[in-house]
Amino acid sequence: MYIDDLNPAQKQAVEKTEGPVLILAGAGSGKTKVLTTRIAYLVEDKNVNPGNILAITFTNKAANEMRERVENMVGESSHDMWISTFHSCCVKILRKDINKIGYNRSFVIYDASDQITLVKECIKELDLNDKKFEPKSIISTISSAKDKLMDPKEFARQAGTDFWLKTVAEVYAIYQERLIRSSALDFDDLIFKTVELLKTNEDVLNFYRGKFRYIMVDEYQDTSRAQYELVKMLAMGHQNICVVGDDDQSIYGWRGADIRNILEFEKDYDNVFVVKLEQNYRSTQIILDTANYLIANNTERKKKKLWSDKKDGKPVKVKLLKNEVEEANYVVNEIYENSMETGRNFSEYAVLYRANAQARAVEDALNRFQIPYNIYGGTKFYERKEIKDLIAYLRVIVNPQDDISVKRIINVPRRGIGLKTIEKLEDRASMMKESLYSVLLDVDNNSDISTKSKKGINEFVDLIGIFRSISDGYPPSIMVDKILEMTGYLAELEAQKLKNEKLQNGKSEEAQDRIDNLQEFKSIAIEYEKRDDGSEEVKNLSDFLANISLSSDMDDENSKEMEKVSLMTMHSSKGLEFPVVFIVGMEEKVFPIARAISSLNDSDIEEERRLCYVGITRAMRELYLTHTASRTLYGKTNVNLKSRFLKELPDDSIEILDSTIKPVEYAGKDYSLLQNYAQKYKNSMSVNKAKEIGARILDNKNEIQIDQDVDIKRSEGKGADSYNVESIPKVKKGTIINHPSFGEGAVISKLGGEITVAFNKKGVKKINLEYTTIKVLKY
DNA sequence: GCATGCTCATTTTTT
DNA sequence: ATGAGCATGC
Repeated sequence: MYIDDLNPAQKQAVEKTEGPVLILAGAGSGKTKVLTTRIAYLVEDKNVNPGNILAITFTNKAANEMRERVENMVGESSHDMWISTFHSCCVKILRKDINKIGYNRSFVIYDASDQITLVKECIKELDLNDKKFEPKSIISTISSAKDKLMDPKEFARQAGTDFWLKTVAEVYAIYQERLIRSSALDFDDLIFKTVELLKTNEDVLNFYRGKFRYIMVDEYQDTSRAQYELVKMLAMGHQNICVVGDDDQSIYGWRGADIRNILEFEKDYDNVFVVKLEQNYRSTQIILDTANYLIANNTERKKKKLWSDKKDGKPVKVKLLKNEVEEANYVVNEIYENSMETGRNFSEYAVLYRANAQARAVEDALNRFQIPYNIYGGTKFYERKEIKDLIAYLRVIVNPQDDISVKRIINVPRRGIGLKTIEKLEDRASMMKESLYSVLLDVDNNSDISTKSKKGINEFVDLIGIFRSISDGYPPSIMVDKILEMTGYLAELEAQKLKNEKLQNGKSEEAQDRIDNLQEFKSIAIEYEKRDDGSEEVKNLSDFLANISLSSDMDDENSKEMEKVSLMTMHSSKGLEFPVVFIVGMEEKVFPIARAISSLNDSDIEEERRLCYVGITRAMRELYLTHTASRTLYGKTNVNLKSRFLKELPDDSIEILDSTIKPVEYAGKDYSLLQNYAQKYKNSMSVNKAKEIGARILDNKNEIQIDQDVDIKRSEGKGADSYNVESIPKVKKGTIINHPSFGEGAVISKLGGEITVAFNKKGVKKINLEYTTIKVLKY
């Protein structure tokens, strides 16, 4: 039986099936194994009806993995369980009963960009100063209100006299009204409205309370107030609630996760059985020591200490490089050499960073070395223009009340309907409190609209009408075909492709990419139609749409199989593991990020520290932490101090590698190394490629030589890690410098970290050297 | 109605 | 550095 594979703590967690259970599962402690075994145990040993089991995760990936593992243990009966994410669980509940709280059951789900569009319209409607009221911050405010189950009224009440909050409350009210009118829910609504449904409909609540007799929640430290409330409502009564989480890995506070949910679980439920899973099966002890020592600096946490029986292990390597280019070269060079020595596959390496913008340098280096990689994050497939257009068509077919989508496609491809016309139509719609589409249907009786526009509008309405009339009879993939053909969307792309081919302006590829993406979308639809997820449900368009709204690129299984190095943020790395991990950018203002440092709230630094903990605990056997003397990020060059987190690591588990910065030599060495690689590398790059790479490195070298004049050196008197402005003592009155944006100029005076410079073109300016890297042209 | 240039901000992100 | 959003001009 599976249970025999478990360690004592894991076994306890599995066998305690009744009553509230809190499993504090450290990184790599086998929590998925515990959860899946627990489910199998419930069914096979406790004879629990599979239909009585609800297991909730945060990501599709986690849900899929769990579903698969449970199915392997208990077979087909797993199909009767609900193993899903919070959001898709809520969609299922809402599809059935949302009409009881005044929504249409064929609602659509608005994503982040739909939210922005909608909020912008609200801002316009209220005629607000959009400098002061940015859509983004309004949305995040509304979102966090919803996470706390605050409706517009409650929000307004709590806003009190604060002008900004009061105004946001107005926006929130209109925003919510518009969502309802469009039969649309945003992601936060999925949870919020489910709670509302259960709160206001006792029969529905009782149905699900009766159904879900055993509830398990994964990643409990990431739950929001609303999710907490939802779980609590369902678990009230039988109290068979088992939550699994790790407060040390709570890294989503900024998006509404409330760490108190896990810290106070024992207060919220009676007689909680607490299990700590502290044996780690992933990493060497030395890596765990490093992680434990770091995280001990946090105050708000449940004490636990990970241990491993992998007593061997290499120390964690810490390396200082000159700048992000050198850093990336170093990392990639190490990956290359390590793979040569150990025979490891490239997929066994990961490079982690704090912000996506840091990926560029690493990518460049990997390209130079011709090492294949996968980068996570960046433009998402479903956010591409052509895909959004297509989805908008599908949504309008399901739900013509969806104004945002109607507006998106009413003139795509062009039907001669201009902005002015759309404005008129919108005004009419809001005046009559009707949907845009119903105004379109009635356009012939609208004297404001020109004949030309009317023609276009009728064309559009007729098309949608046809699509709607046939959509019940065809699967989503066929509807995709029909849309692309009948609207002329595909034809337009083909025409663009041809036109640009003739012009040879390189844009024909773009059109072809779009066509390929649309094809890819169709494949996704076909795959969805073929999918056997155990449910008997008909694969209709609205379920398909919900499905894609709730899934992301990260769920794609195909991409990770390849022999590629992984590049991702530490956030995205949660839940993953790699034999060799590099964390780059271990510098103040990069990691911890500047905003956390300047934040008045200590908890922001603690969250950064937890993120660092997550990063470190991804590593199975080898871990590298790198930092640089100077870094260009967001177009600005900064001289950063070494991250405080590096100083919080235990001396005896880290090895500080030789860090003398000798950039020119380094580049020279690199060049020779690369020539070697050209001969050694198994993909055997061509002679020309090797030459090209050599040339680029030489270019680099030139840059470095110029850079070197800036003379960033360790300032001897100030301890080993200061690289600040005082280390540029040579800059004095009369020094000719080059500023990245002001150009050339002569230094007039110098006071501490600030110099006054007369620029040739921009006049006299004061430059704070703490924030700017200048190049010295002549002393 | 569309292309082109300028200004601006810029964490993390799943659902 | 870069891309998105917006204003301007054809």
